[in-house]
Amino acid sequence: FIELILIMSHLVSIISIMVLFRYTDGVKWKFLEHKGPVFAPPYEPLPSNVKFYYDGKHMKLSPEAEEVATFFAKMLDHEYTTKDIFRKNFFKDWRKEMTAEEKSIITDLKKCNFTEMSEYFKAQSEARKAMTKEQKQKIKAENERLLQEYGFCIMDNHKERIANFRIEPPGLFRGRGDHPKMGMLKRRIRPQDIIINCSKCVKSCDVAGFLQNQGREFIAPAFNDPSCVQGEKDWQKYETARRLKKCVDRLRAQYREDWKSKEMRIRQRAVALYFIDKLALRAGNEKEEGETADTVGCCSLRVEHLKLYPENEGQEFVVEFDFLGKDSIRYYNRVPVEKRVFKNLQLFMENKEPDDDLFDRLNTSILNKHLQELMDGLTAKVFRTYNASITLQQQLKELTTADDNIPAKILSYNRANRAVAILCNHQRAPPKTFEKSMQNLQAKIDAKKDQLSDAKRELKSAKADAKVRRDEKSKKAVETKRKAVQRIEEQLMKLEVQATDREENKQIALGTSKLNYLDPRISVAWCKKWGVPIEKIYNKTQREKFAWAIDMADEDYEF
DNA sequence: CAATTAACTTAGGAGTGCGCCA
DNA sequence: TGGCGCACTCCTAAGTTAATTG
Repeated sequence: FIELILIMSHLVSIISIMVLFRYTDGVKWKFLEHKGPVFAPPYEPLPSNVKFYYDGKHMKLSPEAEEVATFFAKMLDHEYTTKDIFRKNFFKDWRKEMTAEEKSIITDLKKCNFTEMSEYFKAQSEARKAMTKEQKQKIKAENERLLQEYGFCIMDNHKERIANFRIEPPGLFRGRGDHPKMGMLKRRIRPQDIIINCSKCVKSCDVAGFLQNQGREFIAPAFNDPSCVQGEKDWQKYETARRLKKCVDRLRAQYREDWKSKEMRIRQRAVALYFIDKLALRAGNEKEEGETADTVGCCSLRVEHLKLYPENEGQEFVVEFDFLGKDSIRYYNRVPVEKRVFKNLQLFMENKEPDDDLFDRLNTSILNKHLQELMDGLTAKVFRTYNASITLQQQLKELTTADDNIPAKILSYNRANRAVAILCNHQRAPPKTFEKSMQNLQAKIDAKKDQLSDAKRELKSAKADAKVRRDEKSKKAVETKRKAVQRIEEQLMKLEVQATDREENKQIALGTSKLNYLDPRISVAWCKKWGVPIEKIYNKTQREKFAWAIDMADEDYEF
């Protein structure tokens, strides 16, 4: 069953090999070889003129302590280096890397002066930018060589790309949101830290397991599935969502019935499921306190995360959600719900403290077990996929106008995509240059408008001219001017569409839903139906990822 | 049944490199 | 031709799910 290949490399002392045989049940391959991960470049000590000062006095740090100090120095411009937790965590871990002497001297982070280091790194980055073309080429070529050597594996008889074959370089952990571990040291990973995880191994690799880094598993280089396998999985995901489509009415009827159940746990389950379905909330696993940022999903919602309004702005039974979800992105929404849901929520919240669980008789495992019974392969996240894809399809139907030109059709597509992103709460920070680039675009529009009125004036006079002269030449001139006007009108329209699109997209991230939630066949079909080139919707990487869909969907495809 | 954890999937932001425009 | 903004790629964090363990 198992074939083993060990490839030695001059760079690393151990080469990881993963050989698993799982052909029968979702088996992907039975022979695999790869060259192991690429380690972070070794630490280069600072030149002696770049100094560190403690309490105003120059101090030469040991290489170990110096390296960690540089991590902090590189972050000096970030606001989080001023945060107490960040500083506390950093200082604690930094001290662990110090010599006994350094430890005895350096006792207060406030007395540390990293500015020379910081300046040095800024200068370095400037220098990098100022490199000549040849130097840049050289670096690029070296990266390419590394990619060729380590970025691929042999899987059965095919050469396949590997994802993250580079080991994370050491640095300071910066979690998202209010993370209790921010500022902690992420150690450098050395070859001897690598433990090979394989089912059966030869000589040098006899231990199975994973090494730990910063409380979180370091995952040995994972392989990109061959694109056909990746596509297969993707396809399956959307097929499951389509099966949900077939029975979603039944499930909805079911959970509405369950709102009336005598059993509290059933009612909680049913209300949670309603939220997951209606609002595309995530499942919401419970998390260990103090280990991660305080974020929640559906099952882990707390009383403090919602407010109930029997009446609000003319609507009955309004629920206001306000909580931090994945990546500490705020979810804020005010939605009217059915009376039964509202009454249930009142009950769930009765006699509870703000930090008590809303669904105290429910967790993701209970919920998913229930879903599994309702439909094979159904889990909470299938609802997100289903609702995202069905929304795209509906919105495309609604928003696309047959005689719109291509840019207008693409605007419609983006708007449909946007509706999904809003549903899934995919947000982004407004780009730093947003205001400026908006102004620039507006200036372009104004210029184009001027150009248009000029062109119109010229057309008018050409017409007048032609009326008097009545010769071929002046007739032709009218035609030319007419075409010019038309062209400028189109250009103007394109710019205006662009402006609308960009404005509406200010705080919304479209990429996540496009990549992970939207059945690509919907988009492919839409492109085919309206003659929009697929390149306008998917870039090169995306076209590769969705090759399976581009191949198989025709214009009548229905999700 | 709860805790642990492997495996997989989804997420936003930083950095950069490339195309477009003046 | 050079500067600038934007799209894309990479990075790594942070979810979900299911299997295992005791």
